Amino acid sequence: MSMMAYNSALRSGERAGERVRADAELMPLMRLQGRAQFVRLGSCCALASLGSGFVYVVAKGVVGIECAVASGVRVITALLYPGDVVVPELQAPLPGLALRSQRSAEFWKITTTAFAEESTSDNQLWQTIFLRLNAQNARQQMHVAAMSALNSEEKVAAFLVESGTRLGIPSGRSISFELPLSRYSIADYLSLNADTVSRTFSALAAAKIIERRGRFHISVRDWSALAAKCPLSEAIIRLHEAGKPALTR
Amino acid sequence: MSMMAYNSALRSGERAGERVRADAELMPLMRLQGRAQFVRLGSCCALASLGSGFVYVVAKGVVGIECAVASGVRVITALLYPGDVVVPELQAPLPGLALRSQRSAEFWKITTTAFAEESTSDNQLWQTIFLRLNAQNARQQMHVAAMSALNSEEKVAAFLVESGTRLGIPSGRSISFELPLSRYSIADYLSLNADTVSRTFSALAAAKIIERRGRFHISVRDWSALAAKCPLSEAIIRLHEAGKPALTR
DNA sequence: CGGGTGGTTGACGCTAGTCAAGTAGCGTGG
DNA sequence: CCACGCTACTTGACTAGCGTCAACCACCCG
Repeated sequence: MSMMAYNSALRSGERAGERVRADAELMPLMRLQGRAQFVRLGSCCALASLGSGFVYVVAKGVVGIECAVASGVRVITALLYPGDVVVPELQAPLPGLALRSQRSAEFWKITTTAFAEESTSDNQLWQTIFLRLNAQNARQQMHVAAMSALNSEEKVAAFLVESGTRLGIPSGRSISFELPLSRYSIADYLSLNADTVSRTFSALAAAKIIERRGRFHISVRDWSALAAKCPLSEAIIRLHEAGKPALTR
Repeated sequence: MSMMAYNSALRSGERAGERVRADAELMPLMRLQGRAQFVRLGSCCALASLGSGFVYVVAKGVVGIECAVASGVRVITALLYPGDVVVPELQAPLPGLALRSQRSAEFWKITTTAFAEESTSDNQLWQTIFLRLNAQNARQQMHVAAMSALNSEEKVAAFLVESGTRLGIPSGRSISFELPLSRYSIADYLSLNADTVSRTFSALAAAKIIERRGRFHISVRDWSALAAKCPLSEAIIRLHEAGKPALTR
């Protein structure tokens, strides 16, 4: 049943490129899918109060882990991509922890016991999960470095480099992709203000480095100029390119 | 041999309280110690170019993972405590990655192959390492939230709450401890300026919340007032109190 | 006891946040 | 299918918090 749901989800995928990638990412985790409940999040939906006793695997889309530090102050501490594993019990005890996707996303929701059964019986799967968690750790580390050392323009460039590396599709001389987050969410992810993010986008557009069509569509016209805007670009590209294919081989 | 070194290291520990704690933290990892090379870092020493092919376990002290984002810009992305495991291959590809301790610290350096042998043959050990890495992940997550949402005063309070929870020893009405980092390193950890950190310390001292004796010694005279300065205090205390004893049971 | 480094403190400037007004994309209903 | 309205986004003017720079101080070493 869940297999059917998964296949139909694949059929409804927006682009062939993305479809194949997500698929490859999930291959080593397929065992888990049979034990999973299928959860679909529409645009801008939150999966709050992550029931403990469950493990979540991202199947499709880009998902933010967010928390509410004070009233009105939201922080997106990390972005999750297909194949990422979330164990609520092992997260930091932050108030209002939730998973949220701006665009649509899909999860597998698995009971902790089923998860433990499958992973202990299959050493390969266990290895995959272990590497996955470490990759998420490395991304957190990168994000701390970016948030600490970069100014607003560099942060926005870092985000575009990350998104472009993950989601970008070459079209002509440009690299195009759909932004996985709204301006406000980008701001929460970069610890900036939405106004500042907007201003920086406008500046990049004025410099002919990016082009905007609609709210979510971005074309990077000059990738090397974008990468040059941020001292961590090289590291980010390595992290996000290496993070994906490492698991499919 | 390494056992003797370890025991003598324990004997030279500064305080009984810390000694016991560190010991308890390391118990589940004892198997690894027999295969380890013992590395001692003096004050303000760096362990750069972490040879790949090795795994490091923190045995004593507090250690920062630092990187150099641009020339002259150093970031400490995380603090490591006894029992924490560092696998250089699984870190983010950041330039100039190194481990540094301000005060003295000790490591076990283990070849990856020996580490794999021990951990695959002992399920208990493997579980411990898995939980350890997850705890480090949760701390990174907390740190992202803190760096994103807090202002300078709140950040410094967060740091003192973290250090106090980890290292603090009640003495009379106060809680005293040695700061594990210099002002400059605290600044790099909190993504602040050393001047700003110093100013904030002075403000807390003027408000009679803390008392300073020497450069590294801190007494928190009013713990609840300190905790009230930062909206994440409760979460930080839970994270750092829970992170430790969970492994000793 | 003196030099040096690390820490403290003040004055000033810049970056990014705040507030407010205006615009445009996108979904809804006619 | 088009018009309308809501909300997200954009953009400008202003402000505040933190970084920068410079001078001074104090701890710690020899």
